[in-house]
Amino acid sequence: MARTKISKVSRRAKAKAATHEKILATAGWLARTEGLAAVSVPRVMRGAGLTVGGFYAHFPSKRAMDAEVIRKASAKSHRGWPGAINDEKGLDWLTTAVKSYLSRSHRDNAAGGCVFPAIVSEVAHSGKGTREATIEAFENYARAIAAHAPGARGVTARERALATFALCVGGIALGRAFQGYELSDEILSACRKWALPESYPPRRE
Amino acid sequence: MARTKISKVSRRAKAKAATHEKILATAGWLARTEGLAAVSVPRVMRGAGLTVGGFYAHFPSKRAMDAEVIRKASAKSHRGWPGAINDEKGLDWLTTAVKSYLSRSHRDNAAGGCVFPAIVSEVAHSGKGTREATIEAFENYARAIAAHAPGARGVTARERALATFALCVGGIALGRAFQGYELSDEILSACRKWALPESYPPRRE
DNA sequence: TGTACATCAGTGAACGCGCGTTCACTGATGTAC
DNA sequence: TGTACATCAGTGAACGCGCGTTCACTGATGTAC
Repeated sequence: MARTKISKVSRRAKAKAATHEKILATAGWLARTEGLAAVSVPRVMRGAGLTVGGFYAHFPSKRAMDAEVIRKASAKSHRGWPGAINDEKGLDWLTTAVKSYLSRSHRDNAAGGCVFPAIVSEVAHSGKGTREATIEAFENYARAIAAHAPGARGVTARERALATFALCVGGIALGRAFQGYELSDEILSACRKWALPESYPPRRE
Repeated sequence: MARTKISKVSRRAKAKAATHEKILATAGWLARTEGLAAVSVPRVMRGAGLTVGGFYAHFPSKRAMDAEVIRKASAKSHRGWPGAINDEKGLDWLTTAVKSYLSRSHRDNAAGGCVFPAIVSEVAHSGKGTREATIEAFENYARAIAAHAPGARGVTARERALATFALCVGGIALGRAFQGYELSDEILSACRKWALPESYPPRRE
């Protein structure tokens, strides 16, 4: 009896949760492809096959969705990073990770990629909740990198992780800004080299 | 007589040019402090002490202003870089440049700084004119760096310049996103180290 | 199981606002004679 | 130099649009008996 009650409640709750996911997925897609500014309530709801008014059954405000979207979007992305799907470790992992992040295919496929390059410059002018969600997301990436990155040249693994991710985000954001121009490829390639000195050992000139 | 004519024409033209500069200065300030999305016609005109309608005596469209604003804003900034105001050369210049770019004071003073961190993620979704103006601006920075940056570890001066600027832009954009949190300082410091390996020589661990 | 009532996810119209752009206008500056 | 006309930088109201949020509503799901 109690069990039946629960299962019935769950049925409704599950439907709502599914809708919630659909909304967040649409919002995440918009954020990755066009940035936070494009994540408007009407566009998100239309994208999820719903009407505007229903939005407030799921979020207290647009700002609240922004924060949740970043949490969700980045949780998914950083789990999809190379280390999670193969068994490389240390420098091998880092090399694969950086090469895949700073690849032409990641640049050209914003929808399936990392949310950071699409939103870096917008976060500074966002609400506290959004900024804190972004910090959390950033730390996830940073920890993932620091777990594998070897320190180098008097730089700790953590420092290297922070710099590497900044280089990755900056490189892809710029690469996308210049998509279709030669400069774009040039930037990606230069960033890969600078992020992975071990692969480009010193030669005397 | 002809001289009088010209001088009279100039008086009106000069007044217009001065207004034009005031509009661009306001627009540049908005772009640096709040990003391209904040550069709206009403805000720009109000900031310049004018009314909306007059805008179209100066620009054919909002898009046209975006492009001009980037050209203007970046021309000013990259000329203000350390190399332009002291006589350092080579690695010394690069060290000063990177340390000043990735400084807390640059992070905290967006209004007086480089426009790139404020707009990186927006340019990808802007019109062709805006993107091409951004490329031009980027190349100015890249050339300035490449002229001084020593190559290193199998990386050319140009490659190093591209990667260094990407690291600078990414570092400041992230630093500003996390302004007020410890992580922000940490990122700036890590980026400075990674951009300037010569200052942080290898030590055995 | 069957019926009468409560809940609440989602609808769709409405609100006030800022946007980009247009347009008839005004009045100071410039030109022609 | 003085006057009559032309130009055009800048005004301010208006347009249609998308935004975030509200609200009375509907109808399927869940609850009580």
